[in-house]
Amino acid sequence: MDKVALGNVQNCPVTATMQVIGGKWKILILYLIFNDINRFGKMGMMLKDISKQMLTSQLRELENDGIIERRIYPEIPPRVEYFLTAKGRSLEPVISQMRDWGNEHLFNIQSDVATGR
Amino acid sequence: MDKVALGNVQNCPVTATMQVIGGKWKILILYLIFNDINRFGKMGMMLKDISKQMLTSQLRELENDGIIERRIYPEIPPRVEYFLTAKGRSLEPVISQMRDWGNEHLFNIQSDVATGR
DNA sequence: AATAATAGTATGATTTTAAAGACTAGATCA
DNA sequence: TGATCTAGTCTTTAAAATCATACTATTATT
Repeated sequence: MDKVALGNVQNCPVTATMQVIGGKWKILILYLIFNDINRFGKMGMMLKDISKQMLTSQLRELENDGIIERRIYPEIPPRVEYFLTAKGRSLEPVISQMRDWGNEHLFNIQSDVATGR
Repeated sequence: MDKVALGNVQNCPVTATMQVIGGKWKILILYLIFNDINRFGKMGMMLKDISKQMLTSQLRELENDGIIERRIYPEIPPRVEYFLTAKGRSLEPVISQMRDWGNEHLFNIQSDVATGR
């Protein structure tokens, strides 16, 4: 099968966005941070079935992509907190659209366009 | 580490949406179908580095999720074409948001809100 | 002196994903 | 007669993702 690139990963902005937020746990992690659950241990407790190293790697990727910020406090035992960056907060309309579509087409919950709920 | 479910995959509409469009090639496949490239062979040629069985599995998942429709023509050699369903077309605003965010934050291309370009 | 606390890392094993290549049907073309 | 076409499937095989478990540092507490 001869291959010809036309729509490919490198020049598709949607696919590029997917790479940033599409990780197995990233949406849920962003949800937790959005709800002020921003410590490693707490996140691990909230996310059923995630392993420490998986949590670490997802957090690192979000950090490397500039979506979240990692703040280390010089304390013992160590304290680290994660926060959304401006870029991370800019994902809000993207995630809202996905939420609305999911509610409407997967959970059959209609959203009120006026309120966004 | 004790686990407590709070935000989990089953009740998160965003994660649910991700499961539908988040497959490795799904966005690109939808893009092709949107651009009237709707035969298996053509898609395979356009998507560099995709294998036949990967293409098949992605198409099957999209079909099972009601996003695309598979139409078989009783011809020899066989002809099969894929089309977006109404549900598939309803993804348009979701994908547009992702495209805009990607262009703005990953490719540094500003989008004109008025025209959507 | 041992234990607990946090936010991880290191190691090795296992599971999952994905690829390559061979194979199929049935009509048509050379 | 044998090759060609399409849209796949099937069977290995290799690679990537993920897990469980043990381990680290340093201070405070018991």
